[in-house]
Amino acid sequence: MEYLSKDNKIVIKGICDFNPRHTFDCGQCFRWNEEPDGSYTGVANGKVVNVRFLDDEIIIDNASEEDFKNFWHNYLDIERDYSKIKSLDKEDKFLKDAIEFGWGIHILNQDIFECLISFIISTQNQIPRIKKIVESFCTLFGDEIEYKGKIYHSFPDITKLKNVTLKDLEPIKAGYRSDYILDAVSCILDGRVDLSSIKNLSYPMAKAELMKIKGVGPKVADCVLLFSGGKSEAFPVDVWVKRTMSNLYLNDGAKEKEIIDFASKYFGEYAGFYQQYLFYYSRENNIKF
DNA sequence: TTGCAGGGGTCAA
DNA sequence: TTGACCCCTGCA
Repeated sequence: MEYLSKDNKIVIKGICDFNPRHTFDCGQCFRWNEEPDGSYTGVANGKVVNVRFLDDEIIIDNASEEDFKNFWHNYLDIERDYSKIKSLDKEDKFLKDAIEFGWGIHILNQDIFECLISFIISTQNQIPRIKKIVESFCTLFGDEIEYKGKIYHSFPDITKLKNVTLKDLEPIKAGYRSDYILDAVSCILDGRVDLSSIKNLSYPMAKAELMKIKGVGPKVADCVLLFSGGKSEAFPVDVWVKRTMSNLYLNDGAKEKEIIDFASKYFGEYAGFYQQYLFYYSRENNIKF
């Protein structure tokens, strides 16, 4: 990978497989928004950047070389060779179509606390509303960041939430999920759940650790592990994936465990990546079988 | 205008 | 295994 750094901008060259829309709108993250020119502006790690893909270059605006090396490089999963994942040796038309449709999806390496709270908010909820709730959460508790004359807000550090009550959370209108947010915060602050250990734990251990938190079931845990815990084998089963997997590979009443077991055998160590292609393809095309 | 179903699930009984 | 759950949106 070759890159250039100038005028607070990073230009990464020779990239053929990155698509901002598919990456930022495939449902793995909630704080990126499309600009009229097709680029995406988002907040992560307390910084606001704008990401654009042109020809074979990724252009990150408002990032220093330090920021890039220390954060964005890993966050955007720049180094991974996605062609290997895409060339799964299967005669599987639906999967091939899904992978082709979602070309250029990168699975981001997000902050685990942000990811956890975001996916707790995502339960029984729709993406536009999830984004709205996460945004007002950040507006309430995060720090202001200015970019191109506009004010953005960082995702709050957990220390800022130490004394937060249910009443404080009312304005974000998360409903019954507010209780879960508070449980997550207190579990982490008093050490019952150790987020910093997740990356080093095995996948089953890490999942069990996260599920100690109220409001974190198997689906939310798998999302957190896949999108911020470095567990590419995590296979989140939501209504879309359940429908798709049941109809394509199993049978109508297939249970979640059955689906996960099958996915692990069929897709292997990158099961979660294929989950994302299947989810995005089914949802975007409203394929309900 | 009002009413109702359902949404990238999870909890508790 | 099942109903309830906060709140919003889309659609009759």
